[in-house]
Amino acid sequence: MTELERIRHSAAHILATAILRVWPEAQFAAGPPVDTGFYYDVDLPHRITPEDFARIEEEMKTEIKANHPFERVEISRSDALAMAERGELASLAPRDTPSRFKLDILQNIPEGETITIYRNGEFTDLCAGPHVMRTGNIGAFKLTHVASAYYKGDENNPQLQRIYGTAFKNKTEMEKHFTMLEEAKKRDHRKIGREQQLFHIDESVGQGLILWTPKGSIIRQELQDFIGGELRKQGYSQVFTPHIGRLGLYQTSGHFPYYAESQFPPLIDRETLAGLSSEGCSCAELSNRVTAGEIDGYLLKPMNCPMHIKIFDSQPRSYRDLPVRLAEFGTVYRWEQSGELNGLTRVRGFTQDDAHLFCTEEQVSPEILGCLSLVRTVLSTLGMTDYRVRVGLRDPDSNKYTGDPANWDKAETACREAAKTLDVPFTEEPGEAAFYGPKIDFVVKDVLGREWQLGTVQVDYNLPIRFGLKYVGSDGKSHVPVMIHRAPFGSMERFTGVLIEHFAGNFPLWLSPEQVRVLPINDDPMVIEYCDAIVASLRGQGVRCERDTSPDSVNAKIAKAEQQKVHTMFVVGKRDVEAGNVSLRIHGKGNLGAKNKDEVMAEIVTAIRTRQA
RNA sequence: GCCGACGUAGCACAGUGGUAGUGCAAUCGAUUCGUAAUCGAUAGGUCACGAGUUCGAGUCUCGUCGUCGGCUCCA
Repeated sequence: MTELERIRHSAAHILATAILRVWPEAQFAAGPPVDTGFYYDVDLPHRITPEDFARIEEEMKTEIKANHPFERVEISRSDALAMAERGELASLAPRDTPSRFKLDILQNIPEGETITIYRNGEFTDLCAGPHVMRTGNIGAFKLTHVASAYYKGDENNPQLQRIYGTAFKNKTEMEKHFTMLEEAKKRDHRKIGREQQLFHIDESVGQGLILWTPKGSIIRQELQDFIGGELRKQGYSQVFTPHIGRLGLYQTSGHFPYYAESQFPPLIDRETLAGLSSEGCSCAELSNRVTAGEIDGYLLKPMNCPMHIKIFDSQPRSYRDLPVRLAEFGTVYRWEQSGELNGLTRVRGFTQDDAHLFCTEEQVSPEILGCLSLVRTVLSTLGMTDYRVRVGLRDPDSNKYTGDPANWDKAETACREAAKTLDVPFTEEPGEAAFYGPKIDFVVKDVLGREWQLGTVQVDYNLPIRFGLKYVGSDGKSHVPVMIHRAPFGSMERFTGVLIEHFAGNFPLWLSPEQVRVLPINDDPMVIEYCDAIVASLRGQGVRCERDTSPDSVNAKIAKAEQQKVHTMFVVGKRDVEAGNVSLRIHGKGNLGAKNKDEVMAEIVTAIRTRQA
């Protein structure tokens, strides 16, 4: 534990001390340090609100001022259990009711492990430690918000109140933290998305359904063109598939009814519905019969793989054809829980930059490497270096994974070996695999520190078997191909959301919705004519360019262009016209002075074509 | 989905039971300017939606929808 973590963990104990002074009946569960501070989970009939914070913080200050030492005591299991029974753990004094969460935690500590309690002042808690020496070592703290959490993270357990706070060595450090947080919030893609009119979510359209406005659509289109070019280099074939497919397809793949609760409900045709209704079929019956496969219907596609599988399977394949790489910007729909929806990063309809590679077993490793190199090209072009790599493996204790364990072993080994070739540290995480296979994920954090999975590469021995895919090998016999699912962006929505925050809305030239704005200093016909010629020339070369036609002052025109984060500005007055120049200004870099207009335009065209950062 | 907070003009916000407000944006008019906001005027609202309490509700109560923060989930 780092010093900061010790401070925060100790602050959690002081928080509990303070809460108990006000509400002695409080029952505490867990109170660890976290990335940005600490929390303590508490069960209490009184609902703690931010209005209570001042009072709790007062009590915390008193405890810190008292400068009690944190005292570590090793005790026997039986003594600990007895203390918990008397309500003495996470408490100031013995109580009528046992410390029930502490009792539960104690019972789950393996035999033979040392059990310790920590004391500060009157407060005693079951705790492995470590802590700071004295309560006075906490230089600065603040309660931040209150939320709720299920006990042990299990939604079948009761919900506890989770009080969040943060603590630092001193006030200066804490103020720095809050300033940084304020700055981070300014980059929030939801805020920038509205300010820059990049996208819109309209409640009459539906939760989690994105309307891409013109400016956001430009960014998305540029990203698609970028990746499309890379795919051609790597020998992919573009395909298009519909947004809905018959239920049977997803029954074969295993997505229905297994994932029914995270899908939009099936579409049943009108005649079937009318027939069932005249038979007096209830909704529950209908649902059961659809699930049982007795009634056919269509599903809004939750993923693209089954359709790509059918394209692969639409003709006989030889080992000479492999690998077959089918790519599509495929839009899928998932019924995410309403509380999970978030701007562009968690939505109900999204477009994956999807592809499925069908290959022989020998081709798996090189193909995974090809996919990984694509992801890295994408991330490095965009200057995104702050990500982590996660190898998702099956959870040995779960039965949600389908297929032969031997194949799982092969697939997991392939992923692990491929991840090693990235010169980036990665973590192996059991339980993070897809139900059909292990995967390599690229994960980034948003401005609020929440992690989002972007690029992913998944190895799948199972769906080809479920769909009975085959190819003729060099031995003349039939073989089952292996499938690789991969999406370097993950989804256009989430990636764009993360990208907005990455650039704080200041996109590089090639991605900028408005690349160049020409600002005439006055409306002298000579100046306007010159400006219009520049606009026409740039547009002719595919540059997104506008002339400011407002009657505003030059200063106002510049201010507006800067606020709208227009990448490049040409300020043009009589002096420029006479010299064949433009006064170049780049967003965030200020006035760069007069330059020859043809040279500047040529530089811009090149910078766009080479996707210069 | 669960717990909590919130929902007032395009945006940011004020309005603690008694006539719906401010700034920016918008529109109109004037201004023609050399690197971050020229001046003036006008317009814009079923205070999310629905019910209730009250002589009277943006304000209090309940329900619905939505947003935000967590939790759970994320093929």
